[in-house]
Amino acid sequence: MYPSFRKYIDQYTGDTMTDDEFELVRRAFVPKKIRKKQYLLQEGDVCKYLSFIVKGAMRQYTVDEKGNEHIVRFGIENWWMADRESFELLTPTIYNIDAWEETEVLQVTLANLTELKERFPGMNKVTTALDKRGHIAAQKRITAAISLTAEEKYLDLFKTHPIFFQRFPQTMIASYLGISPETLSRIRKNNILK
Amino acid sequence: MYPSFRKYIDQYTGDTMTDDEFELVRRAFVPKKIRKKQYLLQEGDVCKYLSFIVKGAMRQYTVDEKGNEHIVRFGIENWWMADRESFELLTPTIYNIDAWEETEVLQVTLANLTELKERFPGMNKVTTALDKRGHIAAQKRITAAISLTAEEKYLDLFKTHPIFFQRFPQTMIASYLGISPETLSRIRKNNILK
DNA sequence: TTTTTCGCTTGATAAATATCAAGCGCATTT
DNA sequence: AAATGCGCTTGATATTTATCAAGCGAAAAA
Repeated sequence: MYPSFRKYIDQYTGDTMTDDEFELVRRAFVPKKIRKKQYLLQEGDVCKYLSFIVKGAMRQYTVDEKGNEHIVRFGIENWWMADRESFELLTPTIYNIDAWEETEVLQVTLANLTELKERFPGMNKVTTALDKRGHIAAQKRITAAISLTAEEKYLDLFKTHPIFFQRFPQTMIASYLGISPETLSRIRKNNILK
Repeated sequence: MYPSFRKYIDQYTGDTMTDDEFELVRRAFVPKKIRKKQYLLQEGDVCKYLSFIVKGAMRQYTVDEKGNEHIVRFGIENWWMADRESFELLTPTIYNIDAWEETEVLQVTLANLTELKERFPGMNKVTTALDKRGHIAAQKRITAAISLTAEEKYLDLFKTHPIFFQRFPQTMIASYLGISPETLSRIRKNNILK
């Protein structure tokens, strides 16, 4: 059951866990299926779960006063979804997370995650790596956001995460880049690269 | 020696360390003074140290092909400075870090930090909190960068980090916000708030 | 099958922001 | 004291990007 999840954890602990250890992990997480367009998290709620995507595609976004959506993060297989701030501090979130494809996640509460870490300390390495990588990725995205033009942002994303272009509509890519869909459409016309 | 540093660590471990423990910490870190405009890190170098700012003000930035500087992060007392990616992975950095005020830092190498964590496990909590908070802060900055107008970005920064306006020139604030100095000047004219 | 929805494109126009250039005041250097 | 450099402001103009509006085609729904 969930061999990709097991492999993922082993990869970040740098070790191979025993069947007993995996049983501890498996029991801490609860599987959940999310239909296309269904919410995993809504603005104002507290983010109760940290969710590992086994299959599917999701997005995390804010909605401004004009009703425009601004996508902060995409998530696909083997990515985690949550508002870390809300999850850790139990504060209401400003984000929405919903599914763009039929999605299957494994969810853990903060309490169960804490308990799991006590019984299986390797799990600490996983969340530490998660924060570290998240921090580095976020830093890169900030650099791009403040220093690149719309076209450069597009080329950068196309180079670093081409998979997004296969899994999400162009309108969402534009929102992720912080530019209008029309601008992205015009930029792509001038860049024959797919 | 360095009571603010000791207090800072206690705050993040949630405990009060013994004098022996602090002695371990103190020995792992090396103090260094950095003159105004002097580099702490230069593009192409590997970031060998994680630096805790005891006193002073610094900035981390990239320089594009046109020679324009884009400030990614400011740092003042009790903040850490480093390119985490370069520091952890030993890859060459794309950032510069230099001092805007006369600055005093405490520096630790990755090897010494790792050793310190073994002898004083509380230190793990400090770096974990650092990553967690860094991650959350970066996420907020991304949200602001992709969803706010220039004026809204200014108001947001003024609300969340008013101290930056007292420690750094307006030109640098503009660079941090990803807008031109002229635009920031005009925005401020229309916002009587300081 | 027919209808509707949705994502994408394109054109025309408007708005936001950058760029270029000059000048001012203050602090630092000579 | 004079000269220089630096940060800030302001005006004029250029460029980038957003907005508004329409239409097309394919997929999804009826």
